[in-house]
Amino acid sequence: MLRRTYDGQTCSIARTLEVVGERWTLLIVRDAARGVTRFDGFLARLPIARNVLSDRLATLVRHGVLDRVQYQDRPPRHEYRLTAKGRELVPVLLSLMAWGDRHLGDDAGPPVVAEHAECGGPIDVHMTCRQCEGAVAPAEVVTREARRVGHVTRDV
Amino acid sequence: MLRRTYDGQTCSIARTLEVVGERWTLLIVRDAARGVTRFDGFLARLPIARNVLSDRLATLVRHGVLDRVQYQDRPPRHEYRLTAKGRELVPVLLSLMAWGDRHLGDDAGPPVVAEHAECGGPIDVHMTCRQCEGAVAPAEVVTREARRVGHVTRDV
DNA sequence: GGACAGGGTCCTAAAAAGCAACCAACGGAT
DNA sequence: ATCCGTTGGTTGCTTTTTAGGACCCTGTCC
Repeated sequence: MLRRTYDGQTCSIARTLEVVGERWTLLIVRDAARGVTRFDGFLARLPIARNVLSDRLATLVRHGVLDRVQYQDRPPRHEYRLTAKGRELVPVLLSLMAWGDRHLGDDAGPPVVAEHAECGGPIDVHMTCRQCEGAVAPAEVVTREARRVGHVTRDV
Repeated sequence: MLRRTYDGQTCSIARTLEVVGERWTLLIVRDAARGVTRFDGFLARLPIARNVLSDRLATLVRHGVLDRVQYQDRPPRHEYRLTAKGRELVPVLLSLMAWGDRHLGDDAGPPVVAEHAECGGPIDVHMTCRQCEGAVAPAEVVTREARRVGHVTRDV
């Protein structure tokens, strides 16, 4: 996402985008979360060039989002499976999905729905305040640099 | 993100990434959410080329994430402010931030914290099931194509 | 031995990003 | 009236990334 390093951007958003912000990367993670594990599996689902896929998978493995595990011996074949770290990107995917459903819908309803495996109910991603325990609307979010008291900025 | 159109990807994640998935875009939205409104303001915070910034701002305005409003007359000057639609990307930003804090931290704690404007408490982004009302862990999320009953896929 | 599957690499071309210079509309100082 | 600074860009060129496709290797199946 950024040139190479964070260029002085001490920001977890920028850091995360360094890992998953390249073209195709989040769609690869999405498909991995949906159960795709093999090179050809990703290739079949995404109109991505093989070399780019190869590069993205290597990057994700390097960052511990995917794990490359051998699943047969002769010939040696590997598959890519989401790690726990990778699975924790699910909220990112669901919040992107929710935004798309809400703002880019084709008035035929969402193409894909996320459900709770245990009970089949629909899943919401939302923000809550740990202190007052209420739901938090986007406009009520403020950010502050940590370790430096004061210096409050409105919104994220 | 994708080549041009969705190439048959009827997926809200892909659609959303078409809008905000280009290099720099989410960092621009992040800064807009933090109150930056002017061309030079973004330029001062991001190591981005002017022509690229120009292009990204135009794209975001075109998609209704930012609004370009004139704030003075002579000479005519505009500023970019987040629309409600744009502010709804806050959960995306916070979930990216949470992941970065958790997995890419520099063991000095998170550089920036998100707080509830009304009470100052820390904000969490989480997934809940609308049916059983419980918290949902990443591994408990399943996706299903809408309008086609059956065909359940594990995970997002 | 030939075809096929899976998982790549390599090379070239096209698109996107980076960089620096320049433009334009003003306000203000000299 | 001239020059300087500010804001918000555009233009043109260079460097990186992506895309697209050909090709390769290992091994199985027929």
